[in-house]
Amino acid sequence: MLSHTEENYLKALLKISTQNEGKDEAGTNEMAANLGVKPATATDMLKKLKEKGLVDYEKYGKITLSAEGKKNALAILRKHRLWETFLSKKLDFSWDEVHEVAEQLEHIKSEKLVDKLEEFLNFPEFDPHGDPIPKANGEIPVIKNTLLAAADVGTLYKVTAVKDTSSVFLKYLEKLNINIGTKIKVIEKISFDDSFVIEVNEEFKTNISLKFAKSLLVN
Amino acid sequence: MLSHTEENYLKALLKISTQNEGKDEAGTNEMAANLGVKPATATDMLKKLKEKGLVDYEKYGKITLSAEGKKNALAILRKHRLWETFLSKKLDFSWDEVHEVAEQLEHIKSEKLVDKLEEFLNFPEFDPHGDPIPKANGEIPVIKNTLLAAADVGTLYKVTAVKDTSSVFLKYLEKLNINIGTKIKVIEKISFDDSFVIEVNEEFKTNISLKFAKSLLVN
DNA sequence: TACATTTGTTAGACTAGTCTAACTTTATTA
DNA sequence: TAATAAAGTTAGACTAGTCTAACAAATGTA
Ligand SMILES: [Mn+2]
Ligand SMILES: [Mn+2]
Ligand SMILES: [Mn+2]
Ligand SMILES: [Mn+2]
Repeated sequence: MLSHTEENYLKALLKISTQNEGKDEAGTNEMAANLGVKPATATDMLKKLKEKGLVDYEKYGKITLSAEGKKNALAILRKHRLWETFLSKKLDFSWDEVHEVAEQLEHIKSEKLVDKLEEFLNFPEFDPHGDPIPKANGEIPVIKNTLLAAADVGTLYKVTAVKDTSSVFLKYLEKLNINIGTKIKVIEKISFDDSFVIEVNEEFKTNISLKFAKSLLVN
Repeated sequence: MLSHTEENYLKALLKISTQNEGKDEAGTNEMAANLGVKPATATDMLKKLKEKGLVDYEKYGKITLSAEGKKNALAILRKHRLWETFLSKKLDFSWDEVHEVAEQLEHIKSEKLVDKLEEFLNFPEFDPHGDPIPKANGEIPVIKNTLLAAADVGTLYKVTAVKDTSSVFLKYLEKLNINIGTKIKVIEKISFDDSFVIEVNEEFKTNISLKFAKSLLVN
């Protein structure tokens, strides 16, 4: 049985190793930063997880999830995203509020609970941030989407997911009336400061920064 | 912020101090037994909880909840019973399965979650075992009920709650088709072995032990 | 009231998870 | 390629929560 803490390390490793296309590994400092602990602490835990056969790791080397570790990490991610969906769909939490609570709920141990919850939610494929929810067998629904920053000028897209789930960003989106499913068209790219003019929902135009455009996924 | 463990101690103390009419206190061994730890461990924790002003406790003396401690304990009990209700009503858990999972869910920290959950469940007053769910302000709905063991012969009662929530007992009730709300009439008290003949749901008669009769609350 | 039993406490040890400070290895770059 | 910087590890210490073994206090009983 994995401890709350061990689970968080595995999830962090999964997150880091999937965030940059085909990266699939992490470093000690990166792990530590992600978990809000000191590198020395991460080193200790990594040794322990290696002992348990959950990560592949050699001193001074890169860290990757073992098959067993990945299975566990996916199970936690699955729970996290199902709970986020529950909070959002059933309890009216806004998309910037769900993460913190799901961070706790993801550690509840009960296979039955997860599967019943999934059923209760009608087998959702994506969480409130547009992220895919792993199935019980570990499969992850795929959607091919692009960064808004890489979108073609003049084409009508729909928002599929947010890459940045920070509260500031989500609240800003809310203010702009942008949500999953919102229609977006890039009207113009401003080379001067790499900003964009976009049209939201065919209703109004606004200027957004490159940082913003790199934080939204569309299709 | 209370730890998971501290919360369990407070809840155990609340449970012990309310279980026997007007008892309102507990001993170290009792606490330890209830929590599945050794008395030495309980002593240590009790000192800590006293330091934090959550329990009243003098060396070798009886243990009681302080006002602050009671507030916290009630909040945990509230969460426990709301989650049990959720599992039972929304996810089709049977009444012998809810406790174990609620034992974990009761520690999730989010005022908003509890209150939204309560709303989502339509402000239930009693959990699947018939136990009252404390309100956000700490008030506890009351029902006056009696042990089936003390019921009058010939009077028609309804089951209001179970005193014993062990899996064996609940599964046995299930087999007898007895649930919260089931109609029960005591047909006869057998003095030979202190057992009872009861009629369930005006459908069939069965013989039950004194232990059984002391584990069901009716009204 | 004295002895025995029950109840509760203390001391010392252990594990999980964390930290700081010092050190080592690997990577970068002048 | 040698110096510097960045990344990672080790050693030692601390806290929370637990245990066992020995002891002390309170209670029950003859
Ligand atoms: Mn977590
Ligand atoms: Mn999410
Ligand atoms: Mn608990
Ligand atoms: Mn209950």
